[in-house]
Amino acid sequence: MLTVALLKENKDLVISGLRKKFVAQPEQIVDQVLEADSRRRTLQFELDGILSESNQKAKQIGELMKSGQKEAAEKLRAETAASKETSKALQEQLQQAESEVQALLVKLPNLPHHSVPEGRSAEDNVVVLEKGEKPTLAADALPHWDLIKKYDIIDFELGNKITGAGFPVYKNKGARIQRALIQFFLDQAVEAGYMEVQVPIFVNEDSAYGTGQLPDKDGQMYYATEDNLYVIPTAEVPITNIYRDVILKSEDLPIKNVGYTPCFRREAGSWGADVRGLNRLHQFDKVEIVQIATPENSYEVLLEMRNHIQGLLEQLELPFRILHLCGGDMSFTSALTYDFEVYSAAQKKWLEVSSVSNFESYQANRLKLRYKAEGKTQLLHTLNGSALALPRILAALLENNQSPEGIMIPKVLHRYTGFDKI
RNA sequence: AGAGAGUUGGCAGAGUGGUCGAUUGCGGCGGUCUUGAAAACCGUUGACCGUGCGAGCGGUCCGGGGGUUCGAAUCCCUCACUCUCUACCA
Repeated sequence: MLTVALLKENKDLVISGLRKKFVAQPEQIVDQVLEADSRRRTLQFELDGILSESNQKAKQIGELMKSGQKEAAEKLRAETAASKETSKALQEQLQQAESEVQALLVKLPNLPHHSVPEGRSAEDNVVVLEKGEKPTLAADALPHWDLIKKYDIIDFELGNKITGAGFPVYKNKGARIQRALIQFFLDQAVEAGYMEVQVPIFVNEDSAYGTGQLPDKDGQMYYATEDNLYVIPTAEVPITNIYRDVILKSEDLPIKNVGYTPCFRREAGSWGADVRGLNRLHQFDKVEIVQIATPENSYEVLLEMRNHIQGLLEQLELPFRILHLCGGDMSFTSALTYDFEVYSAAQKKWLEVSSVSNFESYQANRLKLRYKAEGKTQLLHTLNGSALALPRILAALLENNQSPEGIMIPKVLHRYTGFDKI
């Protein structure tokens, strides 16, 4: 969430940033926020005065009662009735103004970093790096949805039977390569200094709100009505919420956490084209890296995370490219996002396998995640990235590495899989 | 799931209607002493909102929300969570 102070002090900057993210009528919304906020301040000022008076009187009544001056106390008590009504009314108005500000702010996305390219859709994203060789496959090469049948390693029909579409069953070497990838990703992150955490995959409303899934992505998450819990769409939610309502010390920074979780997405509305096989699932596995950094070095940290992810793809010997997302294609909460895509040779398609973002203080403001510096408490910056999401990695590995002898497993995974081909 | 007991500052733990943002201890920070350290002693130690150039001043916060009262950490309602016993279970 953006801060009112930012809207007030850098109004033009905010408006042009919102425009870059294609927010409709940004100046109108900003003005509404500022109006509601100034109303809020006036009300607060009035209310404080009245409360101060009432506090004084209550004290006096107490003293008079104690010293036995009942009549004087009664007289004073009668006087309080009026101010009580006024303060109650003011309190309601104040609350109203506060929630107005809140409701408006919550609907504003984060501002894009100045380097973010202009553009409305994926076509406007800028390729910042392309690396690795696209394999030339035999004429009879199969897409992964055929390969998994041929080698009987992932069973969608079985998933349909047990749960429904988008919940596959991994079998045999399919299950084992999943486990190998998770283990490999976790080990790499731990080696890079991330602390491993294992977190709940159900979160409460406060947590879903804290990282910005609510109210923006309501309806995209599975929701357990009976207990009012959301099933996580990414480990970002529980991991980042570890630090909700926390004031960190400078020496604790940066915080580096990594966690593996299954992720659940309803993908309402997006079912249709481009969703065959492993390309889009309701449940998938992902290793997520999260960092919390000071505003001064969060962009350095973002690059460090980008390099970490790049290292994983290089070790897996997959051709990939990095995109600098344009304003229109970025997520609601992000200030700068790099997407990683791997090339899946049989589909002849780039598949998104990771997204690494700096949220600056947008999440931190909602989370009330702060630190003390030079005696002042101020908001931190949060960052996260997939390192990595499994299904599309697996799709690319299967397609790119198919051969008459079987599917060759990248060397780096052998010690995890215990086999070198499928 | 049933019965009962709880939730207070970084932690422990007092406080059952008035001067309580809250006794005290620990921890943290600063200082005295010391070659240095420990011990001892002294001081200090929350967040948020408003207002002011500023020192400051005012307001809110004792799990969340609501209520009673001139006045609530303290009484009432409600929700969440924790603990104990019973039941169940990996």
